[in-house]
Amino acid sequence: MSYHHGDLRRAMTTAAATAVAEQGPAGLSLRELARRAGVSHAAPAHHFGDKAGVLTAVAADGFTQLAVALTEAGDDLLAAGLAYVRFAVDHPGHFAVMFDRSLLHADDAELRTAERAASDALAGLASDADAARAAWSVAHGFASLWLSGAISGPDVGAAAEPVLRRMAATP
Amino acid sequence: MSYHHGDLRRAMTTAAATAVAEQGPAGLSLRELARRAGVSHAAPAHHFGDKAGVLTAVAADGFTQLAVALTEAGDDLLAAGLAYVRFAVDHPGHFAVMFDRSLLHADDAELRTAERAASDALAGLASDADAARAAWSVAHGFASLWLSGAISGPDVGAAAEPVLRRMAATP
DNA sequence: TGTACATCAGTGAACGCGCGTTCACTGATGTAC
DNA sequence: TGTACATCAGTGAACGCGCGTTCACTGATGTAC
Repeated sequence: MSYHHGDLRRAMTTAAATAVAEQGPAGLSLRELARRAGVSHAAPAHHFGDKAGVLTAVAADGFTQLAVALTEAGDDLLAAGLAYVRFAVDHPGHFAVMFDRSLLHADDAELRTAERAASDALAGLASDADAARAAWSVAHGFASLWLSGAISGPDVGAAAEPVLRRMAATP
Repeated sequence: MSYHHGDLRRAMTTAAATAVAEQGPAGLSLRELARRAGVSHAAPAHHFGDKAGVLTAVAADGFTQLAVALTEAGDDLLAAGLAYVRFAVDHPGHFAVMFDRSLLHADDAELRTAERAASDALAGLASDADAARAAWSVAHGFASLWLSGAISGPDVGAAAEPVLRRMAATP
């Protein structure tokens, strides 16, 4: 590996997401992150300023990916709900960080843009605001409960589908 | 204040819940907790062993209170949903800790008993497992999104009611 | 009623550790001439 | 094509700090006699 890593920023957000998924946001230190990314202990601060800076970048990545996943579901509310749950389960590190403002620089421009993209994708799915909130709540709640172990089973999709269907079916 | 506090254990769980509500579980240290409770820095460890021990006690308190709130709602699913959301919003410190197993001693006897009580109260509300999961998911999701600031408004109850109603109405 | 003693909740000094931050530095890359 | 220089990503030693843990202790309470 050369002196200049080349894509260290990405390497560090990836390492951060993994670390958060394993130990929660509490456990993450800049020095541990540096160790995971195989880089000097001062490098993360050099790129991101502080821990909130790292997690803000992770959250922004997360919202961007979530927006893509929701958009791909078209206007099928059930498919979008399943995509939401699957995103959370497949990217637990991102998900853990995205909705915890106390960990983030909430006014970061990149983060706000990504949030907006996800929020627009979500709003486009339902006819009125309460329907959108209801769909969002079930998907978000199911994903959270699944990730915490409060709801479990052999397959997320199979467990989520009948639950989400109850909401998608409601006019 | 005498040498023996008398109810220091309760004073510390209360202080812990407040601290978690303010700064998240990540920010809590045993020493800070001791400062908040007005007690020597070694006292929390004396009572609880470690940080997870403190948070386990907080979570157990939370599940017990949640079970009471749900039971009081009788078999009215909408009322139970509103009670769930209100519990989360009124006790954000407890709520933040209750569903994060990485922070807790998951096999603590007191915790398991309290979890069981809440889980029983919840299961008693709905006719089948998927209906219970759906109701739980909406309430949990709405509460989480409200607490994170992703959904906001002048009044939680007014915002939650139409959302929860969509689920309660579904057969 | 009084004395002696066991118990245990809470203290406070001391420790070693991982942390974030600072700062002078190194060396790879790109650009000007 | 070759040389000089600016830039900036990343380094590594040093620092002070808050943390959890240990441990000998203090003093309030309850009980035995």
